[in-house]
Amino acid sequence: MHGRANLTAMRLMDACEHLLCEAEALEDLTARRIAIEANATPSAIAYHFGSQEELVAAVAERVYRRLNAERLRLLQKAVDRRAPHPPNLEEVIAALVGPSIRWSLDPTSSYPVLSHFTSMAKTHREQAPHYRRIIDNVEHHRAFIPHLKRIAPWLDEVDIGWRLNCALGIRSQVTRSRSRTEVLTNYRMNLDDPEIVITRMVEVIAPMFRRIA
Amino acid sequence: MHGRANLTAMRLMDACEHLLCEAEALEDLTARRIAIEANATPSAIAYHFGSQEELVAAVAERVYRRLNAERLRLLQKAVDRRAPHPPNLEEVIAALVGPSIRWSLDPTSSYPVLSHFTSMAKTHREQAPHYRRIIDNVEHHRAFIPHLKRIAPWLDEVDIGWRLNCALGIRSQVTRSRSRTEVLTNYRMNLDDPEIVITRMVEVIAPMFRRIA
DNA sequence: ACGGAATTCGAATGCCGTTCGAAACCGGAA
DNA sequence: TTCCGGTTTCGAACGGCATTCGAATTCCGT
Repeated sequence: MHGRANLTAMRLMDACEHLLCEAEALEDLTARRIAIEANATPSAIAYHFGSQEELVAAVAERVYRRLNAERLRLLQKAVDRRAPHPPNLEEVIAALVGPSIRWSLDPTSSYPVLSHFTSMAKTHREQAPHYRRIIDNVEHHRAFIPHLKRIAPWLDEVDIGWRLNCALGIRSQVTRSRSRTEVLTNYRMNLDDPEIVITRMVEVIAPMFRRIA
Repeated sequence: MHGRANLTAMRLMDACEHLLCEAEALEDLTARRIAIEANATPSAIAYHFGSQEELVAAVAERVYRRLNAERLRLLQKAVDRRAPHPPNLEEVIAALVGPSIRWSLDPTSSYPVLSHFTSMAKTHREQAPHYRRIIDNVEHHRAFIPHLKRIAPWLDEVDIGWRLNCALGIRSQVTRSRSRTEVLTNYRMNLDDPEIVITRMVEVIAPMFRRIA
């Protein structure tokens, strides 16, 4: 059947997700280890997913869907709270970057899957196009554009998208280059409390969308 | 001697740098290929550098040094132009992000070495601390802090460092997630002209350092 | 020209992802 | 119950990888 609804296929995905979360380095993730954790053999990976890389892609897509659902839920909440007026800028930004920040600081979350996955796209040539399709799936990001446009109507859509992209870059820097962030802020910012970090990020991102003086 | 001044050691570094620039994926970089390109054998890598990973680290450090020299040169130029007054904010930001942008768009530059190197830190467990020391070497970034503090004296050093870190995140997003940037801006921004991109980045980063209205 | 250190080499080792044919399993038809 | 086709699992390969190590070679001061 080569399907993914199979029981062992599910166990392989769970094992892969778990190992990706525990692993401090990508070299700790091997087909044999995944198979052992799932009570299966390496061949099962090839049978059900085609290759180890495709298994990882399937797992990453699953985690991405959870994160995006959370993001869009918060966006909707921000919109509903002020409807029919434009939503609050700070709340929209918090909806954009908040889930990533909270997940990255929650040791029980599957956020490591995503950060490992993006660096995997640079490692494997064959699956790179497929990987990039998942990483660059910005449909859920584009959902923010119309609402930001209502907040900052003096910016055109390109400007909005560009600022959105910059906000995502800041998000990545904070979630993925923690040690660099620590050093630059002289270890004097509390980077363990997600709400503090989100507030600090909003403080920096919001001015991008304000009318210039 | 196990030194790095050796001729073959130099040839190995050059070959490694060249392959890292050409390679579209990290799996294209193998010890055997490096050795062949340098007219040597894989064992030579172990002899001169200890391992392939350490060779890559040495190469990355060399490229980093070039980039940082360029950055600090531009910073100094910005400072000198306005001395004894504080330098121009836009010019300082351009000195910070400009070299990365120009290199990343210049096909003859060694910028791919750096982007590959950072994703390598996530792949290898053993060398991760050593890799991170190179990546997190922010001494050259800290050189920007006192000048930014003169420009925005109402921000304390933590605020400055935090905004510097955010600016670097935007830089990484633009240089390393080009396709995402393209999609979010509807392919309507010219991302091939470094000067246009730098102007757009300054436009977004500068407000972070302006006094809130 | 010699001798010891520095360097290069090539074979061997163990791990990796993947392939493939054979075995096992399963559910419906006889 | 017996049989049978398709589905799934398994284990033994295969080639490629980085690395190790002892032997061979080169280099250089004496």
